[in-house]
Amino acid sequence: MSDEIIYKKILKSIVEHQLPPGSRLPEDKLSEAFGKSRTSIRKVLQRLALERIVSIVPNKGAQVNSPSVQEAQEILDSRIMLEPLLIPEILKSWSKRDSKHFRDMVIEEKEAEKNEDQAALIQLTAQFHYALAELSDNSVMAEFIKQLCYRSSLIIAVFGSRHSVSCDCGDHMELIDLLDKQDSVNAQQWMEHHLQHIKSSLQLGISDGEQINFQQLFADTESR
Amino acid sequence: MSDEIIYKKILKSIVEHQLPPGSRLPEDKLSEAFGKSRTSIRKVLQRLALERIVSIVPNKGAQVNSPSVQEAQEILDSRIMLEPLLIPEILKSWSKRDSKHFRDMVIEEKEAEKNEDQAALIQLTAQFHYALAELSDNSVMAEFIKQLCYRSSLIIAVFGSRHSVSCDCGDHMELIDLLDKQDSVNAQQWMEHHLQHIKSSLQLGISDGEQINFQQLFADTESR
DNA sequence: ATGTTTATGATTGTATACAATGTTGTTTGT
DNA sequence: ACAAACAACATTGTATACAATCATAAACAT
Repeated sequence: MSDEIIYKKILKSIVEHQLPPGSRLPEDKLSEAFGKSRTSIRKVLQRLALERIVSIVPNKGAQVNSPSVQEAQEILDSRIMLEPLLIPEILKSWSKRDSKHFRDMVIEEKEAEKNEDQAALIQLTAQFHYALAELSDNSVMAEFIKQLCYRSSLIIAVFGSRHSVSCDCGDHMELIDLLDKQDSVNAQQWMEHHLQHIKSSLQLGISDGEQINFQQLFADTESR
Repeated sequence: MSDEIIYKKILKSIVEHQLPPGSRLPEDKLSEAFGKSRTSIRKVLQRLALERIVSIVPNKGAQVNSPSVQEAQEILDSRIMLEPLLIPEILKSWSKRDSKHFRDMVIEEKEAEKNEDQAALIQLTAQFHYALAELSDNSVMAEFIKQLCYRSSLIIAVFGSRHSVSCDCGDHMELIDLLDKQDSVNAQQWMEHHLQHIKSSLQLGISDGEQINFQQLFADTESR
């Protein structure tokens, strides 16, 4: 099994919340699981670390990154800035064929939603966004958006409310309708609102695991 | 010497055109030069590859990436899209202190220009741009811009005209003046024009080594 | 001579051994 | 009983050995 495949498998498991944020990723366990040496695993983990999907603490190893509140905000803000910006580029080459392709994708989303297949749903909603970005003729931007989508999946895992996964996606079909009408302005607006909605649905008040204040948490205030 | 330092040294040499695009980067030579094992060097090279500063061809090794025409366009287009977008964010916290800091930086640029210190000039003009981006309160975007600046340095090495390095920078001081006046609109426009100017000063007509049309190149049209 | 095959050298790819580090659990002394 | 020191374990960091691969050059046959 090539490194690329191992990379994709681990990434998929993380994005689909099979390996939730905070999960430790010990080299020898993975090495055993994939039947490859630690060297190959290390390479994959280091790549994931550069992409901020996992975080590597020196001499302590890798774990699935659990984004801070600030990181979550920055990523969502970036997407709110960028994704609407790409709409005009996408419209330049928007075709019936694209329309069909994306409509099929949304149908898949709906099926996953119906079957309560969380993993597939998360994957598909992320894919919807970055596949759209890939239609722009700027692959540099598309790559960046793709990364932000993957990282967003971690954000949802940490800060998403119970049902946020299915709620968040809204109805991507509406966007396709606007794109079919070549309605750039409204499509941009739709995208911005959509992402803003996702951002506001996050429970960013909750502190993440890395900086829990135990003193405060267990302060004996007569309660118990 | 830590991996991080090795990374920075190699990156610096590349950005400053001491290692021009196409330069091979053999692991054992670097290993010898830095007094570390190939393992550490590999790690650094792989990081640089993910950042698209070097390209690794399987079983052939690493070399300094030489961007294609398309890559060059995409990167410049991305910068033209993004950097003006960050100006309003930057202005939110723009202070006298920042102003001073960036004015000093421009003075350094001018000195490097006067001394014909190409390496320093390239480094400083790139730094001007990404240091500005770092003033926005979005480090995710800032990181991305930083990468684009480094990659732009490769683009200049391949497609820049003889004197483009000193011409390209235009006069960054003008931007600072606009920022001091909190003139967001004109600062954005200045930035867009500035980057557009850099893009148009590139000789993107020159085909890169990978796709030279020999038929056309050696077409015997009586000339010679 | 030209084209194919074979050998050689240089370089990367992978696995593994050993050193270094951090954590946990136990012992020891007060 | 408590705190500090120590020992044992688990895990990562680094170097190195060997295998696999590619490019170049030489040898050979046509």
